[in-house]
Amino acid sequence: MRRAALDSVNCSIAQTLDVVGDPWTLLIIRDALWGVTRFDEFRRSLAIPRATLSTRLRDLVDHGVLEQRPVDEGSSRSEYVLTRKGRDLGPVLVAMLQWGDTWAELPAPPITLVDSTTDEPLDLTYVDQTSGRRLRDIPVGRRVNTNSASAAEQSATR
Amino acid sequence: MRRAALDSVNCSIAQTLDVVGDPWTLLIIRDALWGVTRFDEFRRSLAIPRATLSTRLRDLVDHGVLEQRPVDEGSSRSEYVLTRKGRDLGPVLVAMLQWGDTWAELPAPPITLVDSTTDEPLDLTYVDQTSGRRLRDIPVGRRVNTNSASAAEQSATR
DNA sequence: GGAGATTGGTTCAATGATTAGACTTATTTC
DNA sequence: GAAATAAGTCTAATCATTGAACCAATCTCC
Repeated sequence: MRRAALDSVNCSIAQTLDVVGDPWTLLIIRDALWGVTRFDEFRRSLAIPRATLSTRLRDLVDHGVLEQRPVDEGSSRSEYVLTRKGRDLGPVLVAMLQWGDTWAELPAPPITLVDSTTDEPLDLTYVDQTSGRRLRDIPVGRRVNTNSASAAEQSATR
Repeated sequence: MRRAALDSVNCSIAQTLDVVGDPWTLLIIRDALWGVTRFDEFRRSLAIPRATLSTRLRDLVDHGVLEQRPVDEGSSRSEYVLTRKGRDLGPVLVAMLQWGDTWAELPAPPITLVDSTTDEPLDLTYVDQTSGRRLRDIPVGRRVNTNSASAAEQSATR
C-alpha cells in the first residue's frame, strides 16, 4: 500500500515529514537553496527519473514550498523557486549536512558553509537564546501541551 | 524499482538521507529520543506495521544508529537504544519540530522542548559561533572542497 | 525560416517496497 | 497451567518507483 498518512498526526515532526519525508524531496530543496530552478537542471543534478521529479515538484508546489512560475512573460517553460516556507527548511538541511560531515565515512566534508559576503566559514550550533547554552550541553525534555487538540488527537501526540 | 542508492554520492546531506531518508525511520528516532526502547512500544506509538518496523530497526542497527541488546541477561527480548551517532540526530529533529511548529497548520505546538533540570522552555536557534550571529541573519554560501575526492566523484558534489 | 537540439513533461510495463492480517514461538502474568 | 504479551516472520495484494520510449513546444543557429 501507499505510504503512511502522517498529516493527521498531532506532531510537528510528523507534519514536517509529511511534506519532506522523502529523500528526493530534500535533495530537490537542497539544490533549490543553491539556486537551481529549472526542471532539467534538477534532473541532471540529481539523476532523478523524470516522472519522479515531476510528481515531487508538483507536491512541493501544492505544499507551498516551491513556487512555479513562467521563466518569461507568457513562456510555457517554468522555473521553481523556494517560497519563504521553503527557505525555512534551511536549518533541517544544515543539521543533516553536519550529521553527514560527522558520521558519514567521507574522506573530508565535501562542502563548507560560508558567509557569502566575507567568505568566512560558518560554525553553526544550536543555542538556547534564553540561557546562551549550546544544545549539546542541555538535558532536553519535553512538555506536552494539552490545550491545543481534542482528547482523541492527544493520544497521537508526541 | 527500489529506492535510489544515495550512499555513493559525495554529499553529506545525501549520505544522511541514505540512513534516515524515510519517514518511519525519523519517527522511530524521535520516539527513541523520548525513551522508547521496545518493539511493541514503537509499534503502538507509531501504528507502524510489524514487518516495516522490523526492517527499519534492523537497518538502523546495521547503520550504528541504534544498539540492540537483551532486556536482561540471557533474555531473548530486545531493547533498542540510541548510540552516540543516533543521539547526534537530535538537531535534525529539532529543526523539523520547529519547521512544523511554524508552518504546519496545527492549532498550537503539540510539545515544547524544555531544560529537563529546570523545566524552562528552550528557544533554540542556529548561531554562528565565530561571529555570534543567528543563521537567519547570515547570507549563506558554500565552498566546494576539491581536495577530498576524485574528479569523477566531484561531478556529484554539492 | 527550417533543422536540430533543448525543455518539460506524460505514458508504459516491470520491478520493488509497503501494507494488513494471519501465524509462530517464547516469555510473563495471574 | 491458561491466558496474555512480546517480538517477530510469512503471505498475498496493492502501491510507488524506475528506465525507457514518446511527445509537443520552444529555442538556437545557419
